[in-house]
Amino acid sequence: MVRKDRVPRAPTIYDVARVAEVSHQTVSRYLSGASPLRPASRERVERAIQELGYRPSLTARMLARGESRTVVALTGELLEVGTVQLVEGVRRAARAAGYLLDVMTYDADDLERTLTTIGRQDVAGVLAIADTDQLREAVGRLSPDLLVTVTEDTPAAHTVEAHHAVARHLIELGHDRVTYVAGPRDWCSARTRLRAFEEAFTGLDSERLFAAGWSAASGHEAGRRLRNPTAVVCANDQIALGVTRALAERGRHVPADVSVVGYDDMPEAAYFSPPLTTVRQDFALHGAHAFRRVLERLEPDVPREPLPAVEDHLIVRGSTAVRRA
Amino acid sequence: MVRKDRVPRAPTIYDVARVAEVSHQTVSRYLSGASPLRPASRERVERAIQELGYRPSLTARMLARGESRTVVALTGELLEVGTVQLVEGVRRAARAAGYLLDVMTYDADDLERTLTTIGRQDVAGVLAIADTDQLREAVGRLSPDLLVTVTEDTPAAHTVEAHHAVARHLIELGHDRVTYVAGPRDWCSARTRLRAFEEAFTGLDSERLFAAGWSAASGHEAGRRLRNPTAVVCANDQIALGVTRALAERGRHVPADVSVVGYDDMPEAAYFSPPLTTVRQDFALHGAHAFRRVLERLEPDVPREPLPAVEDHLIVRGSTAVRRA
DNA sequence: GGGCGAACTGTTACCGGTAACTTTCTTGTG
DNA sequence: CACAAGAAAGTTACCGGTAACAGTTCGCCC
Repeated sequence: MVRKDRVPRAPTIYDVARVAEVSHQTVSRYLSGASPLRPASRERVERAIQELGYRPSLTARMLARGESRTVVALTGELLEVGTVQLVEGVRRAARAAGYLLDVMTYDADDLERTLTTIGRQDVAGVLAIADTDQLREAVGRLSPDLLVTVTEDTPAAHTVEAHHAVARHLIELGHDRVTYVAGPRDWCSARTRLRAFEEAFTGLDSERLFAAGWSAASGHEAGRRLRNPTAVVCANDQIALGVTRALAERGRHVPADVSVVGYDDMPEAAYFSPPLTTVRQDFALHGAHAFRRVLERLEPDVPREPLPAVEDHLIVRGSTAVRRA
Repeated sequence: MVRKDRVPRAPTIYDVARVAEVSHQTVSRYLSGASPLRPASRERVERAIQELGYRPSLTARMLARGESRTVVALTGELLEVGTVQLVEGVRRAARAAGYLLDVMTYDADDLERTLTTIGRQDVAGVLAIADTDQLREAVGRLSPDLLVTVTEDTPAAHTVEAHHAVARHLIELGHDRVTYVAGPRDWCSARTRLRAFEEAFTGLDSERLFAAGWSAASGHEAGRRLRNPTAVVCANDQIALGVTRALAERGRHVPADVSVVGYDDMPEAAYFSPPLTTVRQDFALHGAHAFRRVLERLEPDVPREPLPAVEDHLIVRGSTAVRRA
């Protein structure tokens, strides 16, 4: 009779138990460290595991424990560097907490299907990152699962503070006609930043424009609609880049004729021509905070130690200068 | 006696079976569609599922089927947009094939631990994306699992062809001292591109430099070591940006004094000052190809229909110009 | 109307772990 | 040295599905 060993399956806890001449439960206990083993058995188990190259099956463990240690991060297309870094921060935090982060991206027309997929998974929680109105709305119809959104709804203190810093900087340079190029209307974070701008720039002669997206292309398009400001503040660095380009095409130079400020401090910002004055965000920290909020809902008894407060710093580079008479 | 319903568990197929008054196996069959149900039972099952809001547990399914439909994409930090887009392409392809893509990133000093984590997962395969020598070496010690690497080892035809296009373009413009700024030495793809460059530029007076990373900062640093070329070809757009900046700091302007060419055509490239001449890659397609290779090893009987060939296109913008006498 | 496949449906075992409970050592103590 | 208590190990059931096989039911034909 031929053994039916077509696929040499991975060793299981039972295999280990047999080799170590203990019960499978003892092996399980060894693995979990829940209760101590007698040195003799402990050693045999260790040797057996080594010998067989045994690795526990996460799947079986999850099924048995009835808990899922997976969190889904739901985000739009990962084209923006900021988002990517943020997701990265979330992942780190998740892993540190023993969770697996499953990043799912959706296209606008794909959202429904993506959400359905999530519904089918055994996920502990969902973290909506790219928070557009569309996503929020769609997500509301999802089963009453856990769900936390990253980007804050109300202008967080640090965002407002950063915009105040930008305002002070521009006023110091003598600017008095400032246009804000906001991110897409249907993004919560775009509106948050816009509100922060408006709060910081009250009293000044300011105007606002909306970009269609977060990309340089959108910024470029918005830049063409610019009237005649002395300074432009943008919702992110890419938009600032596009605006700068549009300005150049009209023969207006940055910073000689117009000052431009970005937001995010993407890694390339310091190397733009001219290097971009912008606000640095610690995305990784933002991500950690976001995951923390998920964790707090997932594990109510998680220690409440607060994470370090996020701070956004104005980085002055070459794209802002004294207003020319 | 109090029912111990602390956590209202999610409904299982047994719950569905009870409500629908069929056996759990019938429900399972309904779900898998393996064999037809009598209209009457089918309808009862459907109603029961609806009513209970039942969702199958992927975990249990995986355990029972003994197969994992998860592929891990292993990559370095997701800071480069190109990589992100590539991962995105992989994900799409994976999802289309019914797989879940688990993106894991590693830090240089974290690699060991990351690989260990993978070993503990039930993963069908691993796709190494950011392929550095370090990763390859470390991965070699991993259990003899599936592993495919994205970036090709030998200069793929399209890479060589693209560099030829760059060469033709620069020669046409009269350039004769061309420096190549390569990506980091220990990246396979950096070497691949370098080799493609050398093949395309044989005969010309060319020099090479290595950047320490793929970032604009690395490019900037490398740019300072530039001697006096008439044109610079870079391993990616970020490096090109940094090089351009370094050149500007030395008072050499692009493209008037020096021409600069990038690679990848990142979304921002068209908005740089000057807009960057570069090579466009279809990252999503590259990703799809990569996943395809994984799939072929995972499911030997996967239809072998070839994916559309990748093509890299030279995009001429404002950073290259006729060599000034 | 009985016989017979084919089409459904039910039963039971199993995937690889964990949890709860029971049994079998070890100890320490009187 | 017997015995109880505690420590270590073993047993059994269960997590939520699937697979294989056994049992019904149904339609069709003679």
